[in-house]
Amino acid sequence: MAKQPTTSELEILNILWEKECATVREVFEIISETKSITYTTVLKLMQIMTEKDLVEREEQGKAHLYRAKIAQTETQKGLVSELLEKVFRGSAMQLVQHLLETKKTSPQEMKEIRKMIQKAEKEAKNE
Amino acid sequence: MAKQPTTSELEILNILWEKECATVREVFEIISETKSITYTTVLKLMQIMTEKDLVEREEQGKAHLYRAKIAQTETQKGLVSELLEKVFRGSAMQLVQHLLETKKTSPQEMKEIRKMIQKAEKEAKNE
DNA sequence: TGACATCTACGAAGCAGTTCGTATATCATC
DNA sequence: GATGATATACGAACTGCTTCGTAGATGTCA
Repeated sequence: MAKQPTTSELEILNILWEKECATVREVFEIISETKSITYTTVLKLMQIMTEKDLVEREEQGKAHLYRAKIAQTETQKGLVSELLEKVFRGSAMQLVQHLLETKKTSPQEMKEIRKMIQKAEKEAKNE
Repeated sequence: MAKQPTTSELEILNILWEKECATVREVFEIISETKSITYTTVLKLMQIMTEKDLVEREEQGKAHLYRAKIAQTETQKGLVSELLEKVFRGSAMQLVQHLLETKKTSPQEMKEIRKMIQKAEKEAKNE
């Protein structure tokens, strides 16, 4: 399995996944709304991420345009299964249980989760 | 929120939670079944964990007896909500969805998860 | 009591992630 | 073409985690 991105990298990836592509300045603007950080720090992070092949960049004019190179879904799956193993030793049920207790999950959301599971159960039967 | 334990610390905590209490040697024996590591490394980790107040120790005779000082449930909850925020921006549904896709969740386990959610839904109604 | 096994204490190295300062390149525009 | 704003490149410091070697304390038993 591929190595998981760090916390800072994930923060940047989240922005890139949402915006499709972005310059360092754009990423910097968004992050600095919630966090004190300098422009060059974000730049350096994104340069390192380029080396690691987490993102790719296109050199258009002065500023480079960055794009995520790893898929959001795959990354999320990887992080979930890591947590599942490390913290719950593989017990998906325990994970969900804590999830429901932790967050004040809205009734609406709960309903959706239940539907999703019922759908998954049905599909499992038909295979 | 309290700082989350690191990966190595969690590995040790899992053992202490299961065994109630243990010496460094016992922890070392268990970890070294699956991983190449020296005795003093485990010792050092557990000493640091003592400083951090993650575990406490009782000095009985030569070897110290260690015990987890933080609760398993609380730690698990903390780690889940951290993941929920960082990776899914708070969407519990997305997390569960990836969970079901990632792991080949057994039909039995799926059924249990569904029951758990239905129970949670019922309880939410009665409040 | 002396030798040996086993324990704790502790310093230090190595590595990865994060942060920032400074140097240098590039572009627009006057 | 000089100036200023804005970009990238890069080195370096700092921190925290992990790992291990060595030194010294402690208990056991012949």
